[in-house]
Amino acid sequence: MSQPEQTITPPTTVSDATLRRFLGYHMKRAFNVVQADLVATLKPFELRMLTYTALVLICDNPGLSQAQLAAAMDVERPNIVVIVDELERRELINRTRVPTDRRAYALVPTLQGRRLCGQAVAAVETHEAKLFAGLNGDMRSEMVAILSKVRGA
Amino acid sequence: MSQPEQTITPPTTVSDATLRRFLGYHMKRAFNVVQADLVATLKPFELRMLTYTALVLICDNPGLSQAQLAAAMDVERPNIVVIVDELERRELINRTRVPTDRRAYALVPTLQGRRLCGQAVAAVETHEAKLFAGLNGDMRSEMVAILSKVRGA
DNA sequence: TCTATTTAGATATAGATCATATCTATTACT
DNA sequence: AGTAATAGATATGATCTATATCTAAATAGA
Repeated sequence: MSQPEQTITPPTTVSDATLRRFLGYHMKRAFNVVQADLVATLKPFELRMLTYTALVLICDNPGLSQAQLAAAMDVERPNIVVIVDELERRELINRTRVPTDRRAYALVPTLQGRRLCGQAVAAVETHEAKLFAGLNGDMRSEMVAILSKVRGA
Repeated sequence: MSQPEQTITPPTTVSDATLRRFLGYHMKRAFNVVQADLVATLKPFELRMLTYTALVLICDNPGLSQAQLAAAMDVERPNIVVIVDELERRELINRTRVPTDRRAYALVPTLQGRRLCGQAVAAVETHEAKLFAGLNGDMRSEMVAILSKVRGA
C-alpha cells in the first residue's frame, strides 16, 4: 500500500557546505591535523598529549599540587591522578609531601624528567615549525590573538 | 645516607609559558571552549557532536553511503555504524538499499530528521554568533583562511 | 568462467578521554 | 568541639577512537 520508494543513488561527492559555515568546524578539522602530528611527535618519548602537558607544567612549576595541575590543564581531579601515577611510575616526577599541608603533594620533576621534557619540547617545536611553515609571523600572531580572544569568550 | 629533601611549597600561580609557545596549545584551549558551547547547544536536541555532524551531512547529501559519511567525517567505518544506528533508531534518517550496489546503504533523512537538523543548525548559528561576538568579519575570514591552510598542511 | 581481491557494512574489543559520585584524611571555619 | 571545605584516591560510566575479524557482495584478473 506504500508508495514505491524512489531509488536513491549515492552522490559522487560529499558536500560539507553547511558545516563550513561554522568556525568551530574549521577549528576542529585543523586541530585534528595538529593533534595527529603532535601524537606522532610524542610517540618516541612514550608521552601522550596529557602526560606531555602535565610534565611540561610540572617542570615549569616545580612543587605545584595535583589540584593546581588539574586546574591548569582543565582536567577533572580524578583524571589527574592516573596521569601523575604514570609520570611517577616512569620516574619522571616525584610526589613530595608538602610540609604545610599534609593532604597535598608537591609535584617535582626528576633529573630524568627534566631531560625528557626538554627533548620533547624541542621535538614539538621542530614539528610545529614544519606544520606551520605556510604561516608567516603575522598570521601566526594574528592566530594566537584570535584564539586567545575565543578562549576568553 | 640521602640528603634531606629540600621542602617544596606549591607556587602561588601556575605558568603555562612554555606551552603558550605552541600554536597547537592555543588551538586546543580555544576549541575546548567552542566544543563545550556546542555540546551545551546540542543537548536540548539530544544530539552529540558526532550525531549532529552526521545528521547535517546526511541532510546535505541525501543518499550518501556510510563509507562516504565516514570519509567525510574522518571517522573509522566501525564507529560510523553506531552513529547511524542511533540516528535511525530515533527515526531521523533511514537506511535505504542502493539498487546498483546491494552491499551499500543510501542514507536519507526523514522529514523529522530534516526538521531537527534545521533547528539544530539554527541553534548552533545563534550560539556561535554569541561565542564569536568579539571577532569582526575580517578576523573571522582570516581565521578560516589560516585554519584551512593548517588543515591542508 | 572461475578464482582472488577488494569493498560495504557489522561486530567485538580495547585504549584514551572526560565526567560524576563517593571515600579518606586533613585543614579551615565558627 | 563540631561542621564544612579541600586534596587526593577509587570506582564507574559515557564517549570517542582504533584495530581485527566476519559476511555478503562487487570487481579484477587468469
